[in-house]
Amino acid sequence: MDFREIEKKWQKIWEGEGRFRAVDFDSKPKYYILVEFPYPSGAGLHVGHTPNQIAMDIIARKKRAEGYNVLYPIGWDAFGLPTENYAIKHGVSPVVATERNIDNFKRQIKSLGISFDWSREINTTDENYYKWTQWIFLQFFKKGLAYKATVNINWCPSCKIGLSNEESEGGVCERCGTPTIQKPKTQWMLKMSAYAEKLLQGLDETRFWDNIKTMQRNWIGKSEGTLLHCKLDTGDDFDIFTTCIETIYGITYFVLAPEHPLVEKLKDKIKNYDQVLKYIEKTQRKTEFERTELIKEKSGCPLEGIYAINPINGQKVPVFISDYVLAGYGTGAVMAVPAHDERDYDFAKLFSLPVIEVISGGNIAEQAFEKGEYLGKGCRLINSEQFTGLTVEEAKEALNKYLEENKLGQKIATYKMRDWVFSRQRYWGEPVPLVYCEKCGWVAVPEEELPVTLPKVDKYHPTDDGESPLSRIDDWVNTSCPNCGGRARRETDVMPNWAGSSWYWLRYMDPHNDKAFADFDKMKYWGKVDIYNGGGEHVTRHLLYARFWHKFLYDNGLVPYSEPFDRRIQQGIILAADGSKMSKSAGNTVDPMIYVERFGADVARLGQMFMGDYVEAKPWREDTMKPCEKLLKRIVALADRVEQGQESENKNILAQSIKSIDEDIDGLKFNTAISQLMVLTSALEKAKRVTDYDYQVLLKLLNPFAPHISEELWSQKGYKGRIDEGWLEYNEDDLKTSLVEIAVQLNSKIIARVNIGTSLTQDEIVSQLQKDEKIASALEGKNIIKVIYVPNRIINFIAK
RNA sequence: GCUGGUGUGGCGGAAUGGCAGACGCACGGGACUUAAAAUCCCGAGGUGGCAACACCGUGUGGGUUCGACUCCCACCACCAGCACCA
Repeated sequence: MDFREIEKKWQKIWEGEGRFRAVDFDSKPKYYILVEFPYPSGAGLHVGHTPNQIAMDIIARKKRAEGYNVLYPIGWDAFGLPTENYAIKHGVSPVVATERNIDNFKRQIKSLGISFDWSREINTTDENYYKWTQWIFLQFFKKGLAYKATVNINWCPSCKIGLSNEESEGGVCERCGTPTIQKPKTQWMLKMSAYAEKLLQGLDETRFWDNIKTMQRNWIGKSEGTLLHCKLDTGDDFDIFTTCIETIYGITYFVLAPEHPLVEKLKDKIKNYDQVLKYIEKTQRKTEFERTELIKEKSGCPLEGIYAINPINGQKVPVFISDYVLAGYGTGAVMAVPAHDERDYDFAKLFSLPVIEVISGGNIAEQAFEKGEYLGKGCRLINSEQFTGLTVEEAKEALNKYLEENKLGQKIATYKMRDWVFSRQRYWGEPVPLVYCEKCGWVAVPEEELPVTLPKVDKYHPTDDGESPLSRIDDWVNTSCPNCGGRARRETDVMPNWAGSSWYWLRYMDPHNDKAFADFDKMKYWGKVDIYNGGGEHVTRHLLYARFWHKFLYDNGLVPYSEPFDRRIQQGIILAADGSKMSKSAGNTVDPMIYVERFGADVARLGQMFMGDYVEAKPWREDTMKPCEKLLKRIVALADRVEQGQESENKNILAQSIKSIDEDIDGLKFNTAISQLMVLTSALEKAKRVTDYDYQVLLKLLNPFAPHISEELWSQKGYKGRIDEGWLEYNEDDLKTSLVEIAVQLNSKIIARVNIGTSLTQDEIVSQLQKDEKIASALEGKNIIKVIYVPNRIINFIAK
């Protein structure tokens, strides 16, 4: 029997009858299973894709059998750099390359027998799709959540190209190895920070794994503290943010980020402005490497002639700039309390600045006494005027109250999460649908003119000054202003990779709609994604972007639910056979498709699921394929022994198997489910009689894992009904056996193992055991003070 | 440094606080075969012993419990994410 032939046959049948089509508004309960849609690279499906799709396919098939209307869709996240780079290198249009890659992926996925609903296939590079990506962007723009700002990008001075963080890992350009620098560039930004609190709160509505929630919370990085209004002796105002307002009397200087606007503003008053400028330039020249690896080394520059005033006591203290203060967090300025902050302590030493201790209990001659050490320990304030003597916790409250009453500050929360840099000076992405008019400024392209399609270009390479290749196409760039009709220029930036994937699960619910991104009632019917499976690397960025877009749409009445995903799960990363990371450069990648070719899809599916716990990281092994092939061959061979009839002598093992496989699939324990299939198969092989009933149960249990062969055997046997309709149930009574082996313990040490009747009471068991010679002699002369009996497992005699 | 996670045979991995090592891989022995492959059967945590059996075993050290891979405390190692976040 050639599995591969059978598989082709059934794949054709399924496709022909549209077996896995999800039906809008069906009366069955809905179940929405989502796997992250793949990036169709030239390399084809890899081991990061196949286990996900197989695992979710097992769940999808089981859910359908249980009577759910299952939506299990697939599509292509096809915009992005790899394809663009391929186009640059080979002079092929990215459109053509993408098409080719998708065809290959599709063929591969289909050969695995994944039960996707292909009628809902989507592609982010399809005009009918990115029309709506652009449309959603315009809603952000219209609500004021898209804005232009100058931010630093990773820049390769040799390639003259802006790089993503991934392309400049380790601070060097991925292609030429030149150290990258930070270059300021105007970019479109999405005001994600406005949703920080909502993204944080919304997590409570989800059933994501706790570790995923924690990662998201850490990424959002909420911290509560005080916004303190400060003044310079020049009369200029600035704010600082602190979580340690209790240390306010310990301020001995202030530090501004080098990029802080006050620095530029005060250039005439800063005596050593030359020196300051030099420091700022040095900071900008710092490579990513220096910023991450050499961070602990403090540096800075005083603003000579400028003093700041501590708002609580009017003390005049010096002001510095230093790159240890980040422009993008808080207010880009800090109060420095060297006695109680390690960074300030180091910096104060470098510049010989005074250290004022304001919380007692530490040893500030040696090191800073930080909040981590003094919080919650009842430490009290010193050197703090009327607040002296209060505990830290009391002081926090009293100071906040005092500052608020005197309009010197207020309690606020800040977030680490930044706004989203939303433009790329590239070609292969969604054009940003805006035009710039000298008179009207940035104007949205009218919605009825969407999509703004990507024009064909000859060169996909960015220009030497880092502008998008689109900027070279004059007749595309030059347009008229939708507002005033005057001359205007199109935005030549495109959207980042992440754009198309920030709403795709909505499109699956209504993929062919040309009036809206998706019909509201259909979204209401399909609801939240019940289970969203994806890689751990997307838990922070993609998952936050997606939730951000969704929440924005919800706030504007465009989607019916405030959270997009109910559960989020992830598979463990697949490592190379030696436990190292798989990577192209290490040359240790594995092509999962060779196993389909060698063994067939059913074996490849089983083999991948049998490798280990789905959720844990694990090395790829191919030695699981053979035993899985063996299992299928044994099940095929068993068919010859099957006798007619619906009675069964194997009810116990069947019930056990149904129970454990059912629970294992729901709990993502596919490896143990397969073990149980092996156990069940062995049991049936040894059984005196195997009836149609027994065999049907086996095939049904096998079906989600190995859908082709199970259906083939089902059909060969001429069984009525469809194998994938109606899941299995078991009778509690069938789980029980009449005899069971239990361990007999004396003072928790095993002295014997005996078979006992499961219906016996503790007393009956004890009297039976006392007749056992070995046990009786072990217990002889002992004073039994207690007997612990755990039914069907152990009996423990506690004796002196 | 911070936050999460993981540590069980030669290997992948099983075990609602109740017989550790299910199910497999690799290995050893046997059957079939002229032979090999394939297939089937049997064995197997470690140490000692011909054996019955004994002792030791879930990263380390403590604790709770009649009983701990499982719960608690401290520590070590590895992996992942974040990292001058005020």
